[in-house]
Amino acid sequence: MLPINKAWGKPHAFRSHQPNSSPEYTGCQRYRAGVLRLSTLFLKTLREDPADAEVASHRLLVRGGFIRRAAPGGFTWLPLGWIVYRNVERIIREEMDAAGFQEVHFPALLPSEPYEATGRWTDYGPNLFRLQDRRGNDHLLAPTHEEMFTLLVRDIATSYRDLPLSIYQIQTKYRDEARPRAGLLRGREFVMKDSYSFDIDDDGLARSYQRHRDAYISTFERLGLPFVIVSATSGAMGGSASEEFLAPIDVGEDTFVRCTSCGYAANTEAVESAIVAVPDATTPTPPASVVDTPGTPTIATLVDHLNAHLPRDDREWVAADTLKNVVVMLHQPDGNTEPLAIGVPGNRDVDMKRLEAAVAPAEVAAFDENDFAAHPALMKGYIGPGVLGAASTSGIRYLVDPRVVDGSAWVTGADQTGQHVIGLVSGRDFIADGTIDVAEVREGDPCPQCDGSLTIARGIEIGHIFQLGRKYATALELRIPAESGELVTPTMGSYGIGVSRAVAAIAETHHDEFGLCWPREIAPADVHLIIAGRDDGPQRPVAERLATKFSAAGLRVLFDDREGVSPGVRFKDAELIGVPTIVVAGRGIDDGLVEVKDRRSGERIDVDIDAVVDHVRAVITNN
RNA sequence: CGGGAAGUGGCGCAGCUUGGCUAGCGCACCUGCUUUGGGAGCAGGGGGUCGCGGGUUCGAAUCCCGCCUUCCCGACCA
Repeated sequence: MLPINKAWGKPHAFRSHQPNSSPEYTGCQRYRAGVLRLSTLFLKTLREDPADAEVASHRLLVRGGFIRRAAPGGFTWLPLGWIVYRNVERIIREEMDAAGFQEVHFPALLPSEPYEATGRWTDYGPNLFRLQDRRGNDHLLAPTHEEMFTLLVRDIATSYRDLPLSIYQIQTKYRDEARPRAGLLRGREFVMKDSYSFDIDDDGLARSYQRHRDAYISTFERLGLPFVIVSATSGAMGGSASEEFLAPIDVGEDTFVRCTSCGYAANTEAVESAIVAVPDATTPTPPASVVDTPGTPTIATLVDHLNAHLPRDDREWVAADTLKNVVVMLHQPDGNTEPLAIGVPGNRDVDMKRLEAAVAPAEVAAFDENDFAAHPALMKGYIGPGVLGAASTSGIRYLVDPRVVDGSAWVTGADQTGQHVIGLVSGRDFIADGTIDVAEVREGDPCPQCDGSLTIARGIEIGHIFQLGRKYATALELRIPAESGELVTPTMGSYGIGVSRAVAAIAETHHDEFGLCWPREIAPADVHLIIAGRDDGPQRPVAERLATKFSAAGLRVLFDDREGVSPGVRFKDAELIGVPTIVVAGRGIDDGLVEVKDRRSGERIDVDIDAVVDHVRAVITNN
């Protein structure tokens, strides 16, 4: 699959382990010849799971001695983990460079001015780390760098000939997460590769977007990460077209849908509901009527009451016949608040994540008792369209689910406790201020693009690409002379990969009950060499020779040369650490054999000592 | 922001209800001997302001008050 030179021929991970190539160098022995020796490696594996770790990647990375918690939402990379991290970073960097993108590097600590110019100083809300210097000037620890890239291009690019341009950095980012969790998957400090493209026109942006999309596909394939590309919302960044790369993992925080028959896939935040047929207008609809429905503040009690006291002729009343009106309070980043009413079919709840995404950058809060007191027209449990809408007495903006099409009839609150309206027709009896597609998405919902139905799964966001447009370029006055000579505002794209998160995502998708199983290019070594025998037995000198031979052949070796450690411990540690190939110098040695074990499959075979280097090279080449 | 759970040697935990003597167990660590293909055995040893502050008491890991931190869950459903 991978050409051999890609897999290990260039010993990137170990090159820096040879700080001085002169033969006189007598530093730590484990740096010699690219052999990592467990006897001197700064590593302690843990027999038990740490109490604060829940998800597999967090548990195994801590137990295996890759990372240690250093702060809430912050981790220290230990030697083994840092090797793995740099392998991931290197692959990402190589793929970016191969795509023709150029690497730069900004400070993480930035002044507030550029972010004030684009509005993100306030729009980013409490998730932004803000601080002041000794003079009282505002600074931030950057969560992303759109502003700085834009300003850099404004500084340097002087002509349309300088575009298209795609530049990137690999940088530590900061977000003051309300609740860091799941180890590396959601921290307050993390490493991200972020790229930005600059083009004169929309066609150019589309091409740059596609180039990044292709580069991301090859990057994630090389990282060994399974992924799904889904339509997404752009959140606080602004912008239009946007797709996320999600690694489908149950512990992921994102929920996405996929169509079972066409290629449609979307984050639930961005799912568009399938179009609902407009009812036939030629069939006369009876006028709306108010009925007494005492003690029915919930959809369930309402439906029960209707079926018991006001049965339909044709069928039973169901929750989908009702229109539920939810009122929330929006908190704008500038501190203003605004109530918003949302009408959804009674069989569905409002999905808060979808709502948050739809109203971003505003934040959504519950409508509390004080809010109800300020709007006496809202009868809790019996709110109807009669008191909602910008033109109504309450003046509360009223948006309805797309399923509430003109001509559809509903049972909904009559704005009096214990009363509902039956047969209230949208477009005839009430007109909403617009639609909002934020009702929960369910397994089996119709696909918006074909006749199929949707399935739901969870995933980790490992990459996000979107077409920003001119928001940042305009705000920061980036203008470049076009071919015609007139000044034009370039259009931008923004593309991110979570580097530290990718390590966790790989661990999450490459482990079993015994420990990690790293993809070879990510793994801290190619071969984990074990001595299984007495400390003074014949295995040790054989293993020492093998370590040297493996290394000379260009293989990265993790050598368990510890003394006084029982074989069981060595086997357990090897399985926990997850190097793809394990070579055991043990009891077969008298017959001239060592054991070669595949970490993932568990398959083991005895190989002649003199042939084992070639054997392992062949294993690497063939898989 | 709300709700749960928890803070006791490096790690994982018990002890707390019903206050009391030297704060205990497993792992890890140190010394010695034995052991060496699945997280070894025996013997000896070191290491803890019981999260922080205050209070009750002759006496507090234990009871009371306040604070801090960590983990999990929820984010509001008419």
